[in-house]
Amino acid sequence: MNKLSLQSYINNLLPMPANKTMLIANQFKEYELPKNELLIKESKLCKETYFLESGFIRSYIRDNNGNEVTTNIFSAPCFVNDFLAFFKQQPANENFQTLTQCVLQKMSYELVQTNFHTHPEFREFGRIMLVTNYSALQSRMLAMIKDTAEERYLKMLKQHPEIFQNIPLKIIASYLGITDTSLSRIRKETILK
Amino acid sequence: MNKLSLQSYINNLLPMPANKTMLIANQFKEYELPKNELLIKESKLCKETYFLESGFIRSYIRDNNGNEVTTNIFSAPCFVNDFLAFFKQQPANENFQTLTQCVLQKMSYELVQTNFHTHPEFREFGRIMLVTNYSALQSRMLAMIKDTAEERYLKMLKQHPEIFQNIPLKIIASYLGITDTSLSRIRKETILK
DNA sequence: GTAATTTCTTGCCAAATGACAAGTTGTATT
DNA sequence: AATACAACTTGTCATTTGGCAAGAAATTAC
Repeated sequence: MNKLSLQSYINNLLPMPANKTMLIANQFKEYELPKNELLIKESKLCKETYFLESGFIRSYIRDNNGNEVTTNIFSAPCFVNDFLAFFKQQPANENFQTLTQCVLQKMSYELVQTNFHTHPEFREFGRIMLVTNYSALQSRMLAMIKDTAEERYLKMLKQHPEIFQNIPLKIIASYLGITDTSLSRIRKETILK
Repeated sequence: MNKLSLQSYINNLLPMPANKTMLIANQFKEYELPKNELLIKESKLCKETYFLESGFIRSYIRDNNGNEVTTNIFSAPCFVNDFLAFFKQQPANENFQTLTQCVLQKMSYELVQTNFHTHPEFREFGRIMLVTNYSALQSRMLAMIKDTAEERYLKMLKQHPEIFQNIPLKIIASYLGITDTSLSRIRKETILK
């Protein structure tokens, strides 16, 4: 088994004995998905949690005009999930779709619960993930309020250049809260500067 | 001591023996604030957590044009805090300001930690509060994306009519993500329907 | 290699929203 | 009661943004 990416990701966030990390990582099952597949579907239960080893995934919802609005873009390596829906075992609020071919590691809800019970470190890791996600959501919310689309674009370009090299701009535009037309205009202007 | 509001609030969210609730509630200290006072200041540490017994409080930030943008409106009874900043003991991201005279109950961070350690129920209560807040933030985010300002206005009017009877419309407008001018126009149109 | 599809840019126009100002109403203060 | 202040509405105008469509460029499929 080769779960080094997952192991180092876990250990990075919460240092613990190597054998413990391996014990947990080995319980994940590798899972491949081609491009444009739905990993999680709105209003369906999330019975598994996922670690994205390679590839790109986005979450999106539909607004009242039927337009897809991208709420998040996930760039490996990271955990991917509707965390609230997963931990509460309630229907998902959003759709999650692969944007490229993806290699994932998955673990069932039951197994997560068992491991939470058996390994305090893993439970603590789960708590950290929850707070991290909460924190990310708050930052995004504040950025949407505070910053202009152009500022959010520049920040994203700096922090996640790899996304711009792999994902269509129309999806990035939707994530930034604007249309692809507007993003195109912003790009034109920022190049001039 | 009269902490019945706090006790019933706690017990409602997480049923536990009455003497336990009382034991915890009695460790909060009553705290009054007049209108328009700052309870939590951006970039300052939050050394206490608050339960709002009566009154109204808002959280706000400044956007890049220097305008105050209301991020939340709290209507008693409820807990009020920058939860992430409090639990991580990091500088607050937002300002919290009383909109009316307020009666609060407060508890210091140290005492919260002690109680988390001593009373598993209280720790569980804290976890529930975290998830509840996370959940509320996600709902708000999705609503801001999905719904028009008018729909958000109507929803809020239905769910929190008491806010409209006590808080200036310009603050509500700012919370809805529009100007007071636009809100005024929306109100005019929705009355006609 | 060619065709088909998707992505990206750009122009034009319409719609929505904000800025500003004026005027009205309501509340608080003395 | 008179004054001052804050809240709310409304009009005008400017700016921003989106919708749509056309065309170029890039990618994918056959």
